[in-house]
Amino acid sequence: MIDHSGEKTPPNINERLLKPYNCLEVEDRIYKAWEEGGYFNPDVCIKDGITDAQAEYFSMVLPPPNVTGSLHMGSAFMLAIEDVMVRFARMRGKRTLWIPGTDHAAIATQTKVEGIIYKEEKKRRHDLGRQEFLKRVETFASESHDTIVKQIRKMGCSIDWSREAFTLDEKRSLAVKTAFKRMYDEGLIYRAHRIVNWDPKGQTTISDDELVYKAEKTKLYTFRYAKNFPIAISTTRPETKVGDTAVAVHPSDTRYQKYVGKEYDVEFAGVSLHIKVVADETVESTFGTGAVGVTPAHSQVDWEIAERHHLPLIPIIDEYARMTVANPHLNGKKVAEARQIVVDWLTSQKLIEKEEEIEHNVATAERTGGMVEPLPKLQWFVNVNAKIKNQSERLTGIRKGQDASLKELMLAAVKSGQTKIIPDRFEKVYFNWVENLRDWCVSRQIWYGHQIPVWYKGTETYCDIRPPQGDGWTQDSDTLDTWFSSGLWTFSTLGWPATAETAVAGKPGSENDFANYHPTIILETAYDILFFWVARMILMSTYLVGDIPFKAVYLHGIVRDKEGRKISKSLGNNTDPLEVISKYGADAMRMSLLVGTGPGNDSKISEEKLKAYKHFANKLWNIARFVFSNTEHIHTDQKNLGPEDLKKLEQFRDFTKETTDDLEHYRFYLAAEKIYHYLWHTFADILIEETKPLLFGDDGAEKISAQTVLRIIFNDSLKLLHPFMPFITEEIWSFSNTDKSGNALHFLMVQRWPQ
RNA sequence: GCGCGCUUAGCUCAGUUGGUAGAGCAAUCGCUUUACACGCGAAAGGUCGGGGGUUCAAGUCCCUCAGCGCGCACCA
Repeated sequence: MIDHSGEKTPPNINERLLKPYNCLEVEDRIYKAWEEGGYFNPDVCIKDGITDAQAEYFSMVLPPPNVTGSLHMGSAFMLAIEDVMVRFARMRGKRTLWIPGTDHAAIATQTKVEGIIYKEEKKRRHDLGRQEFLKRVETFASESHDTIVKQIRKMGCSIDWSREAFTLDEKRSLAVKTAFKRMYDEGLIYRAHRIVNWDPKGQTTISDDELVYKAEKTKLYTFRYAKNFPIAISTTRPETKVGDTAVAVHPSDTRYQKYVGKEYDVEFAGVSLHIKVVADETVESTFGTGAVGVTPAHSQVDWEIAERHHLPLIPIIDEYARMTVANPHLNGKKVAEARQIVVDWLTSQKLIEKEEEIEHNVATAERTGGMVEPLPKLQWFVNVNAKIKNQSERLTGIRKGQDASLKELMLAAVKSGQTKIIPDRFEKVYFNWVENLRDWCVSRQIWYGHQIPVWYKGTETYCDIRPPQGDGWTQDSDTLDTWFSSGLWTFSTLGWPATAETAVAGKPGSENDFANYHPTIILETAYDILFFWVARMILMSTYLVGDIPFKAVYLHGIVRDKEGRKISKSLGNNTDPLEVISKYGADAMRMSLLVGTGPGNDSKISEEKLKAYKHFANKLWNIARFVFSNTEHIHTDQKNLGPEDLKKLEQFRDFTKETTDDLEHYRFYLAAEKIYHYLWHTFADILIEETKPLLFGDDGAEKISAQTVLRIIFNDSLKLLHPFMPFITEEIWSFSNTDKSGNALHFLMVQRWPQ
């Protein structure tokens, strides 16, 4: 089945091995053969008697790549690690399932397509309308999908394509709606007027985690609203002061105690303000003048102060980051212009007491790069602090019937050890994030994504999986944060909600996936999406299915360029994995990404490393040529081994154990290097060299023994190397394990891992 | 401000539980030796960031200092 050359004559081992190794031809041919063999699908493995139906399971979801274009080296790194895990598990006889899929990546994809349309047609999404715009996005997404899927195949991933999913397909939509309704009915999802992070460039809200803070030098102005105002305040944003309704000071600040509770009317930059002086614990008396101008409508902390002191709020900035104030000189101006106008006014009035350069962090939107404005808006939130009754017995940290918040569920999953994070230092990072988590704003004003399953008619609100009966209902136009749908990924890909309750464990077939493969064994992903994704999956899974989503999380680092910089489009330093593969082969690329790259550590790609493992592939090819041409009629029977060779075999068994142990403990980076080192510097340099005199000599028994040990060790070495370099090992394997017409008897990928 | 990571051969980096340092590339010398010049053999190269401690023994554990990087918070 491996040989698809179409020739009727059996291929002569030496003939094919005598040609140099052609990774491109071999890799494409082998992947095709694997797919036709069907063993990426555990059901087929069971059906063909390769895997025991009762065997322990290994399941993992592919972190769905965003359909925003193509894969980068980071994705290639991820795919390499994951395929090693999967192939190792499969060879150990486990029922092994790896589920592919892609992520619609709402904001990222929409932003990308908006950019393309604007560049090519000078049109914005509103010029096209929701329907036409979505059509464009879907076309783009589908093209990206095809590219990505092709890349995953090129990498050699042994993933079950028959179960491929998409975060925005019909089944996942049902999962999203079901999840939303459950949370809505239980009061965990609510709609409220709050200060949110508004991205004027992307015209949407974003969550706290989608903020990127950039350090910037800016001026800190110290001034009074008016000459007769008793307290001077400091701010970096004078333009927002036209929205102030209070000045806050620390309660124990003796300088200002006499003013607390007093109210003042002032004319500030052409706007009438009514300012109350309040005392609040959160004010730092050592910063600036120790007094804060409170702008409740445009600052999260000020909003909170305003709530505590029942202060009114005055919105003065709109969705386009323009001023909306009574003063016609300011009205309609962008915030930056408004700042200058206010500063000029302050200067002319001689109200400025101090101007100093300070460095502070400016919030920008992760995807669009735009400056984020805190604005008061009516949005949907997930309440992470509300207590709900835990219905499950499967959570170690929390009893059935016990009240727990989503936050507590998230903490318990990891604190109890039910879910382990590798490397464990990230557990601390995780706890810190969860403990400080605020309600999650899940509504977005973009068009691409899951529309919120809520309908309005007058003052009525309706939430369900299906639209309400009757006329006059309008669906909420917002869509959900993309991480809401990816948070469901570990079980939405296994059939939840349709079959979760009806699935039968032990019965093969995708309709029973939830019973057979959940919780997944491991989740492998980059550490930079620990909060975005890993934490959200734990939230969704513990709440919705009452179980952890995975038993372990393996976090890999970021692949950087030669200079150690993050890969980014603006730097133009992204290397296309397909280009690398066509130059060095997928096997060599996998090895160079894997060797020496431990969990949680960043790595660099280098031409030298790629070259080194391409050389290794060639070396292996030559080893195979030597072994096969010198052991042609050998049966691998241990009885033929003399005492010296038995000792060599024993040493190899020790090495096998060590490698197995490394892989079981996720030390892929070590295992890869060791097997490389073993094959080259022990097997080739020592074993082969030592046996050469015997192989070319006459002694029958010793010669047979030498031939036999070479063959046994080489065959098993191929198995050990297979997870790392699947293509070349499979190709070499096929030479020695073929039937009379040259077809491979069994794929190496389903051989049993050596003991 | 809090936390984390890194600092090992000229360069890029490994070093899993503490037992007198490894890889790739580069550089030196010698080999067209019948598996492989994408190779083979040989030699060379490191006070494992500084200081202190624990230990029979530390790159590996503890303390401390320095440089670089990252995350979180603050960001009036």
